[in-house]
Amino acid sequence: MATIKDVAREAKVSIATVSRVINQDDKVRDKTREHVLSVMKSLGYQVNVNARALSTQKTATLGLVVPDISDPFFACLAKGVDSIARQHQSQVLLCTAQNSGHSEQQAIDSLLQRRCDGIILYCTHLADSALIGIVQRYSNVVVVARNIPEIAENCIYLDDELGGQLAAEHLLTLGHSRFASIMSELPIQDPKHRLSGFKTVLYKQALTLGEEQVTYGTPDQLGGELAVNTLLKNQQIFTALFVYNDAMAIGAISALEEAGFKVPDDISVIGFDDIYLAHYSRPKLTTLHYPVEAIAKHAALLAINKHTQLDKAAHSHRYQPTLVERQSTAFAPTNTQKQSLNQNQVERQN
Amino acid sequence: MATIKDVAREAKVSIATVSRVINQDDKVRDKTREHVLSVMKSLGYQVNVNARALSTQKTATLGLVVPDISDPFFACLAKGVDSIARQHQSQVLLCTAQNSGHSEQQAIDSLLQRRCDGIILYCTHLADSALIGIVQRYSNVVVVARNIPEIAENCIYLDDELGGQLAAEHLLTLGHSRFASIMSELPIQDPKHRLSGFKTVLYKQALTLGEEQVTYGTPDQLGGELAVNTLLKNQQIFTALFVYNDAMAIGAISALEEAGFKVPDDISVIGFDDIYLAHYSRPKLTTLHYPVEAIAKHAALLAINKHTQLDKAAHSHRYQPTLVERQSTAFAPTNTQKQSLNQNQVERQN
DNA sequence: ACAAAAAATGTAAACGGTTACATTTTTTTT
DNA sequence: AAAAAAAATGTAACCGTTTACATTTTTTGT
Repeated sequence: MATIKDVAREAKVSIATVSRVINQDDKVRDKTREHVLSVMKSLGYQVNVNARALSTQKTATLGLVVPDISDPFFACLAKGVDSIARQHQSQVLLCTAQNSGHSEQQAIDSLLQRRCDGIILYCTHLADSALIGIVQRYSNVVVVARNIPEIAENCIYLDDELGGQLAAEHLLTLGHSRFASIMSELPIQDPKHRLSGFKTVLYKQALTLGEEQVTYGTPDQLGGELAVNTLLKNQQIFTALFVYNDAMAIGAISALEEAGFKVPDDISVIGFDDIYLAHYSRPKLTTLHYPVEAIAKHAALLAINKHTQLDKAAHSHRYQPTLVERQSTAFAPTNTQKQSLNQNQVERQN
Repeated sequence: MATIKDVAREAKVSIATVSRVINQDDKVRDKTREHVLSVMKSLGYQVNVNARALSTQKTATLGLVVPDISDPFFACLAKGVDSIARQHQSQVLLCTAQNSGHSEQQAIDSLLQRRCDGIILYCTHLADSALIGIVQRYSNVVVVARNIPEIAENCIYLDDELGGQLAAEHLLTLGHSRFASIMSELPIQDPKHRLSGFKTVLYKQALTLGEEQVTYGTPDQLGGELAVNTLLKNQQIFTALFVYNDAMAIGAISALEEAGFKVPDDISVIGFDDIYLAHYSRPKLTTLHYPVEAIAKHAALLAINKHTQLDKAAHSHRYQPTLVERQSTAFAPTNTQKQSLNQNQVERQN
């Protein structure tokens, strides 16, 4: 591939002049510029940005670590980061970290080694302590979806507790009184906070959600299906189900219908995230909207130290979920119905 | 950030020795290695791969251009590329090309400038001639989902024509005789090939699909909805609908149900791609499976010139779609039903 | 037409690595 | 214990840019 030297030789000028043409420096005579430009074109010259990065100490690259890019939630995150990247003439370097702390660490190392201008992390396995160490040493790293006090300035996250509260309030408004929940089994804080918010509201109404009414699974469709089956096998009785995310909720609905329940007539299901899946599925999912793209953009700006562009007043580091009512939640079935429902449920176990 | 020089100075050895430690060269005494390693650790040293790339002429980077990463089809593509990348200790540099030829060209330039070891392109706007020029100059570029004879060696694509044929055969088997189709309006070959395959099979049975029975739209849910509405407004009568992709198909089903038709009882709908959406939607979509992850992997291997790893005999550059029967297609309604259906349809227009 | 000022161009030293080759140190052989 | 062989380490050139500074060319003013 042609280098700046090749162009300089061919154009009979110094490499400094070529460099000036590349970088649109105006201290080049028009005639010279045109000549150099034409040589570049004929040689198919493309500047080597790695070499440039060496001398300028800027890579025009934003690093992103996510568990799985084929998960629409993370695809959305990537889209948000990408949009900020292109606004700054940068590209996104994508690392997927196969759900293990080790590969998360590896991914981070490799982004550091590439000297990304900023790094955005969505880690599900790495411990707080590890992230603290990283952020303290490399200040251009931003952690998404975690709230770690020691590095609060570099954390952007959702108020998961509030999400749980909103879900509970919605279901209470619909007259439900028997609940169950399905949460992610991953070792992160989100499920705990969501559940805790949910319980808080229930307790205020003297309602409860016991250990046996909560099941855990992988945060995908299959995890949701299996979790519902566990719930049913344990003869849990409920008319409202709060699920960790939309993918699991869709799985849960599948399994419920398989088991003979109608959603939302017999059982209301509420998801979390509001990925576009929520819209595609039937019934359309009632869920909590997670402003993931906004969070991604904020994180990206913060990572490249351009947060001055943000309206600081308008955006704290904590974002709020909002309830989106669709078709998977409805008024609690009347008592008679509930009776027969429970009957049905018990029968199925025999 | 610490450099190799800092480590060398601190460890009181030459940079060559440090380099050897970094690269696991065995010509270093254990004692020295350990000492250097500990200095690297205490300095938080991370090798600068841009500098390395300069001297080795390898970047351990795979470039990928897609229209939109939040589209699950492309997210899957990215996943396939990523899996090959990690197998080769590489990373994926992701470029999204906002649906314009200009930004596609920009994306490609920027990947060339980063000296990616390989580049995988899914372009929906760039003309064949542009791609030919690029591939001929830069041989590590692979074009996905297009079949351009001049650069056949660098193209990996699906047999779209076959997909159309399989769709038609399936619908014929179910006894349908009145068809319509919704295709993508993008200026690429796929929709043409799919439609052409579909028509071919119909013609063999002396059946037809006229211009007015085909509508075009953006290849997403909304495009599908609008297209169905156009079809209905034009009083088209059909019991089977062949749709460009799954997202459009889901939109189409929405609109059909909105208009009072049952899928698949009144109208069968068949999609294309078999993204996991097809599974989530209700009714689950009958569709043509697009082995996108396999194609992505093949393309990635080809791009980094490791196609020797592939079983050449087993994988030509043309892949075949396969029919996946789910719940959105069924036997054609009987005549009486069809009559009343048409009645219904006509009434709705008044 | 000439000197001075301004503009354009060139030179060379970074940037942070790798690596062929030279040199030094250690180990083995006798 | 000295010489030879092997192993470890160091030196310096190179990868392709950018950029401060030096030099040359062009323009301006008289």
